[in-house]
Amino acid sequence: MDFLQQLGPVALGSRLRRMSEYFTSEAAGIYADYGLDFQPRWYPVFYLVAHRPGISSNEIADQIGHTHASVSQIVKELVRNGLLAMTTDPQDQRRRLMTLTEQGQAVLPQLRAQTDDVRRSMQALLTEADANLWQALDRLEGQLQQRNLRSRVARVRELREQSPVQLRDFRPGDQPIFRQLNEEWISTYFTLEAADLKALDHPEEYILAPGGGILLAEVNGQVVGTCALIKMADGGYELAKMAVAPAAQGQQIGYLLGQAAIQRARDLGSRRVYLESNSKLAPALALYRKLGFQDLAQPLASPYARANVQMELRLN
Amino acid sequence: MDFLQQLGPVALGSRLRRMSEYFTSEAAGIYADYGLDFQPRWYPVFYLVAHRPGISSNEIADQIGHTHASVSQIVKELVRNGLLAMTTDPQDQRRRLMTLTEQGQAVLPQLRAQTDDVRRSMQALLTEADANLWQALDRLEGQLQQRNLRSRVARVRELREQSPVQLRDFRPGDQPIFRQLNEEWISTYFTLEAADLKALDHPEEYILAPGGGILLAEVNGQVVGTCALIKMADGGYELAKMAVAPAAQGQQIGYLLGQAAIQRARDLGSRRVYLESNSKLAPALALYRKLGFQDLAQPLASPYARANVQMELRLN
DNA sequence: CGATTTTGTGTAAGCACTTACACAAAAGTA
DNA sequence: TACTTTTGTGTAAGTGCTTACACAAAATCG
Repeated sequence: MDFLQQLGPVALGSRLRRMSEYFTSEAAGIYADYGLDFQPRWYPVFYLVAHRPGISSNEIADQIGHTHASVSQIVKELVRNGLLAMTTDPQDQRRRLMTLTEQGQAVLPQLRAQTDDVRRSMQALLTEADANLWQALDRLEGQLQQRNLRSRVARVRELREQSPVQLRDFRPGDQPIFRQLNEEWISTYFTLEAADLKALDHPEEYILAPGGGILLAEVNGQVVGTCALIKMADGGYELAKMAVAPAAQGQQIGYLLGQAAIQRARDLGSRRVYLESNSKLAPALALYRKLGFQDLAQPLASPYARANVQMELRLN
Repeated sequence: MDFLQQLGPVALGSRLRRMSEYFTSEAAGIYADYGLDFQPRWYPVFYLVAHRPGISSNEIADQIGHTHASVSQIVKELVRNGLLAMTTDPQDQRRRLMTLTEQGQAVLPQLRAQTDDVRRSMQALLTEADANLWQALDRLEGQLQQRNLRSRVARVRELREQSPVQLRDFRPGDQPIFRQLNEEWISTYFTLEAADLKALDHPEEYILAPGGGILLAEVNGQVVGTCALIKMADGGYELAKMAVAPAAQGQQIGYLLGQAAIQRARDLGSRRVYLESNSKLAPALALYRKLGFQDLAQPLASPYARANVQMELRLN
């Protein structure tokens, strides 16, 4: 379930559904406890008819927010169980008017007592949980009414696609540019080491195959930035090979790559992202801090001579 | 939908279900927008297999919180659509191991881009709505895990039933005690008026038939308190005929009756409860204030000579 | 080591709704 | 007045899960 914390609509939908099922089944149990031969789904219809005798099918559907088909089915069951009576409206032969039968009237006080107990419990529950679920749902519904999720996503997509900077995964053939961009900056400050060459010359073998990932940033179809996630022995990921072409700097490309990499690590089920850097690289360190990384107290062993700063970011 | 604000588990369950359906249908639309021939329900399974190739059916079910039956069905569809491949574990012939097909691998980057856009939208949505739905659900689940709704309701019921004071609806035959209790206090402070006699002698005709209600409080099977809701022309209710036997006073009976009456008014779909009283009756006025009633600025016409205080309570 | 229990998976049917379709009664229109 | 459209309701089938049942492979046990 962990990896679904991503808050996709599917995940949220699924969770709401399960919650809904929980309440439905609890409701059934509660009715049983009160010795009522009464289906939870009847409740809204029955209650509405009790309070507004002579109401029609369609009105009920409107009021309780179901479709008329649903109401039609529930009414059928209620009639079959002798709780509801249905008559045709003499003024309008299409309309069916509902009233409680005597048996229905007899059930009402019990239902009221039960409803009252349940209401109290629910109120206590929600107060206790300090979970203003009802209000949260209200707000969410309000927002969605103003603009639905689909068009919200469409807007986000448009923004992403209009952006001059496009992120994508490493594809076969990207190795030369991947190497070039990294070699460029490393050799500016340091000298290439053996560990560098292994990863830069054979990224698919040393980074992707063990379960890592490489993200590239493109501007006008030109790769101008790279960033890799290397799987670590403890299940975490190391953020490495972060490089942005000098000409493309100042466009937040490093930040975008970093964010995407962190999200990818989350997707891959990791709880932490680790990285190594050097105190000489002030702008890089500032970027890592902005991404949420914090200095690591106890240093780990590193294959890189230039690594004198270690940071990590804990996820969730 | 109004009258369902009562927060019964049915109402909440129903609402969660509708929300869930909304997200599911939006998700379907979003997939369509991205040109993906992909069912929303596949998402958790597909994504999990993408990140943990070689995972088995049961493990998937555990991880995503569905039943194995559900996973089995989804996997069947994914295989039929060429996105997933299934092999039998050579070590354990019962287990089916899942991997993405090439076609599945090809879909992955598109799915990733889409997921990312959706995630951003959802985050923005929830932030914007300031609706911490996810957290609210967490808390609620936590509370329910500690003690389920059913037993919570059982406890509330027990408390109610153990209480010496029992509330119930007016039944045929209650008229004499209803009249007696009211006559008792009225004649202590005032004199009975014509309007009193009508309602006290024929409560079913003047109170119940027009759509009102009468609640009685019993102690040891003895009716010791009364309270009525009288339907007003504007759709509101008047709280009236509130009487508690002198011997039974000091047990919060008036408060319990008042609360129950207010709740009943709410159930009946009213947005306000009105009442009339007299400034001489300090304890009664204090009770009404405790129940949430507020003095009415503009006086209404009243059939009662003794009415010199008018209050109302707005619901919701 | 055969018998029993457990585990992993699949299939069928159910649930509480929905959408899609059907059809007659009422309302609007020419 | 005959017509088309709209409205109110009912039925069938679909949805995305669930529970219930079935069955073979593996694990456990006397």
